[in-house]
Amino acid sequence: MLDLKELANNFEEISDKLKKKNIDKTLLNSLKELSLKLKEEKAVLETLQAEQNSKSKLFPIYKKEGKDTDELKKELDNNKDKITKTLLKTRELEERLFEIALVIPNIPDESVPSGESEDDNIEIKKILNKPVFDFEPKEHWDLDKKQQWIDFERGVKLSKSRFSVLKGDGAKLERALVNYMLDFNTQRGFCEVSVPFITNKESLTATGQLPKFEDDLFKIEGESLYLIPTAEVPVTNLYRDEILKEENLPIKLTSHTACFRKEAGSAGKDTRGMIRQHQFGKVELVCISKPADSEEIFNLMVKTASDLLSSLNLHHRLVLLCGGDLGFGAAKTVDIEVWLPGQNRYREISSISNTKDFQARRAKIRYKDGKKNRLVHTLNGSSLAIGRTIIAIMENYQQSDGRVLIPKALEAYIR
RNA sequence: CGGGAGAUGGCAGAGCGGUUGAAUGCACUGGUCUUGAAAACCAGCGAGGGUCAUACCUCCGGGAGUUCGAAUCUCCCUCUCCCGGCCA
Repeated sequence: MLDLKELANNFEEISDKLKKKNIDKTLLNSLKELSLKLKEEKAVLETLQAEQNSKSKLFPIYKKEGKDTDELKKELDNNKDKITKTLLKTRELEERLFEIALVIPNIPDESVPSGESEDDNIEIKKILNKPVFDFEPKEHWDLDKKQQWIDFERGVKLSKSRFSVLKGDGAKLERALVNYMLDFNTQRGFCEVSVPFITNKESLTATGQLPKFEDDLFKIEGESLYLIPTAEVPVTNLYRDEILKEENLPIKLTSHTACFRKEAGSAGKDTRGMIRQHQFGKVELVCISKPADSEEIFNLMVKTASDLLSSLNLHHRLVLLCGGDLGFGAAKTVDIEVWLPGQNRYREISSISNTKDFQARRAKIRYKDGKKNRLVHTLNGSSLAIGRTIIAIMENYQQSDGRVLIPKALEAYIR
């Protein structure tokens, strides 16, 4: 959520910055007007409440003195009506205010390039080299005809399209990757946590998936619970409504979860293969830091995910997202795209974001800075999406006879 | 899913419908004492809003109500704990 005080004070600056995200200035303006109006109305309300409070305290005094309280009571009854009316007004304003405030995205960081779509993203650097093949490399679904790791048909039978089943060495590879990634991250100082795959509305609102993106979530019928679209939701919400000790920051966590997405807006996209599924495994990094440290932590997270790919000897590149391609809560995002020789293109395998205080304000995650409570910065990033890593291994480690080798780093993890 | 108990500040735990945002203990912070530490003693110590700073307002699981006045009374919901059933 935006800092409404900031919005009122630096309206032009903030609305300029939000142009990168195509936010209507009139919407921002109504938000500003509402917050000012609410402040005004609240002042009226509080004056009335103060009067009610102080005069109510006269009752025991009057009684002790044997004075008549009828006049006082009449006055206060009257005042109470006013309070009720004003209270209703402020509540209505508040409701309208939050309705808007909760669907306005984060302000892009200074370093974010302007642009409309992924075509305007900026490649930061390439890491390692593309593998060289003396034959035509195949895509993962072709390779799977020999490997028989992925059972697409039966996944559909069990659930629906965009579900699949891993079996044999495919299933083992998935398990090996999870362990390998968690171990890798633990060695880099991230603490492993295991969290619920179902969270409530409050949690999803705090991290920004709700109210705006309800259509992308699987909801549990009859409950206000949802399947998580990413571990970012439960792991960040671990600290919702908490005031952290300064000396415990930064908090660095890693977690493996299944992720569930309806993929509502991507009909027809990536329908072939295992690139885009309703359920996929992911090992996530989540950090909570003091504002001054978040840029450094961000770079550390990018480095961790990139090194992980390098340790599997997979060529990839880092891409800085432009304003138009930035997610709802992110102030800054670096995507890591792995090279897929079969598809002959780079595909996103990790996305690392600094949301700064955007989620922290919604989630009320603060830390004690001396005497004052200040909002923390929250960051999240994948390291990595498991399914896409399997695809990357298949396509990059394929042999001319259609077999797929296992990366050296994983040998100890597959038995 | 059935029966019972409960929900108060970081934790523990008081709290007759009226100067109670809340006793007390622990923890924590500052000070005195000490070569230093411990102990002892003194002081401070919930959150959000508001203000230059005060005032002031809101919050005792959440919501609705009674009242001039609610942490305290009524109703609904949620959650937790204990007993039983079911079950990884």
